[in-house]
Amino acid sequence: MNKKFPAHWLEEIVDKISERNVKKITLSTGKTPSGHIHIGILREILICDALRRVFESRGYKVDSFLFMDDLDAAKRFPEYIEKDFQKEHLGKPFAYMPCPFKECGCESYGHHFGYELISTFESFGIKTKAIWTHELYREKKMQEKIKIALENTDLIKEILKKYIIPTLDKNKKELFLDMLQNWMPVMAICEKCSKIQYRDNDGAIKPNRVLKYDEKKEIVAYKCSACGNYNEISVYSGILKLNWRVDWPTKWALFQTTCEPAGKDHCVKGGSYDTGLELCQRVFNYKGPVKVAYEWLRLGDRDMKTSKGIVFTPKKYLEIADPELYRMLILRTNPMKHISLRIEEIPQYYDYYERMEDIYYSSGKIEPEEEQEFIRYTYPLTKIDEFLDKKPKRIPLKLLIFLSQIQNILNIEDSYEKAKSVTGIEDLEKSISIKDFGILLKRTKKWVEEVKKLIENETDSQLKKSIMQKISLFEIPDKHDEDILKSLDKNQINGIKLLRNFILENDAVDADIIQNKIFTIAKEDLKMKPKKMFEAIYQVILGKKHGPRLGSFLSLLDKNWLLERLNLE
RNA sequence: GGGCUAUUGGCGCAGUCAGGUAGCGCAACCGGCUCUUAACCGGCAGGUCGGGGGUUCGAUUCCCUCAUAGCCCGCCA
Repeated sequence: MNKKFPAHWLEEIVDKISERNVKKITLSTGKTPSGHIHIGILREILICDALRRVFESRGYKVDSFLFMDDLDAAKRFPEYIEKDFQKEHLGKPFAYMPCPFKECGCESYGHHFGYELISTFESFGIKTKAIWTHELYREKKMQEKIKIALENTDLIKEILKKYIIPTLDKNKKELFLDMLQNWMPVMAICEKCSKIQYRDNDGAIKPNRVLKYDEKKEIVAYKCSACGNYNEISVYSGILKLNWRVDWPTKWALFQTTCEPAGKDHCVKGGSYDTGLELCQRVFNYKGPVKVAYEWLRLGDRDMKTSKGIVFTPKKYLEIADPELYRMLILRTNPMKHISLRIEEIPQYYDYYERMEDIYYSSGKIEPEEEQEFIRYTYPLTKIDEFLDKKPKRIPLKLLIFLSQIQNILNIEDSYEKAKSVTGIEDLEKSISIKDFGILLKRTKKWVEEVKKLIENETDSQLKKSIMQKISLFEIPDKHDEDILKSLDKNQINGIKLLRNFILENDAVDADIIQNKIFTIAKEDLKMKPKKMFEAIYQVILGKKHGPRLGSFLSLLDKNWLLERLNLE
């Protein structure tokens, strides 16, 4: 008998989780809010969200958490943060410094950027609960774990050595062993200056590591490496923080995490995921989560780097494209593969998505069986809201691109009517309200602007050309350009006059009829080359010699506006 | 040094895990709508699937090896 292979890579993870035979599934993800959080993080969050949906549909109770690690120290800041602010707050946890934008008035730096991400979840159809690390560390249950870690310092050291030493060369190995001598897994946030670490003049980072631990009194001593403050404080003081490699498994144990995806940097041999799992098992007596490694998401051909200002946030994405497309992009791609998010390829994503819908809603078996199964599995997971019995009605993206570029001369209501007549969807209101349509147009317009920027910044002329060929870009200037009008010859001006009269005399004008009329005017009435006639019309409307196919273009424009524009008197 | 991924027509990518006639989009080319065009439509063409070896009746797919590119292993996911 043939073994049944899963239709989708997600199902392999599902199997691993199911094998654990637990009643309640806990999924988690984490991120440090050190600046604008870019869209790459949604890869792990969406993998979890898809898992959540699968397990919920099978009757499991599922908890999904996002740990917002705002107790991590600021080692450096992104360039868009003011220098004075950087100087003042370097070394503090992100929860302990104010919002860097004065007018904003939110409660902390960490909150500002963390919330920027969290606020997009609803639009992406993500259901997860944010847990702010600074709040978690104030809870007794977390503080109990800190105690356990302190009591197991030697065991923790042993495990860290086991994993980390093989990855180090001789020099680094000595430094590492030296560092471990007086090492403890806990750091303190200074009561005086709020810093948790200090960057020395030589660039070395010195954390406020706990110096000693009195198990009976449950007290630790620390000395702030930034301001020199020394104190002995309770394990329950709420200003202690576990070292990163220990912090992670502690959360796993505390929340009994069943599965947590992690970027490939953490998943490398000897990395924090491996040490975390063993720490979790031996120190906290919990098996640890199912490990899911994933590759970076890149923006075009570049890595997104907060420090280099290549930041593309989920919020920004929502301004220009459909969140379902993003879910699709993540969920169709095996987690270990690179994804290059290309703004200019959004029409292709759109095409693929429509194809998915076609296959999902078709009963026939035209496609290979595997592909059908894959799509039947994936498509519902990409939806933001519940999905329909019938294939949803869509306005072709090309039409939206077109309409979005003539918004300065055609209002929303008329655009809506045009869309209705062009697509032939009579009951458009049922699936896309005029309000939704407005949102679609606005989003498309933003996208068009982004693509224009991309083209401007592209230095490779070949690439530039190929992007331009894919997308019909134009702009309708508010007024005639006087120089252009002067450049037109008598024939061209007469031609436009004749065309204008034709439009004036005919009520509803069909795209093909207009197209034909232009040729007739040029060839028969005026004995000129049609090309000259076309150019003249483009010049008057767009200020350029080229543009979209004229018949359909003119028929989409508002008649009164067109008559006014063609009036050269 | 260790690891991950990629290499498929001009360009961007599917397909590879589960071996059995190589796909999509764009571009190109030809044609249609009395019409050079970019909301169109139809058609045609284009690839020894990075190189080499192996397994197999059969390999883009599995194994080995080499090459090239990108990334990770310093708290950027």
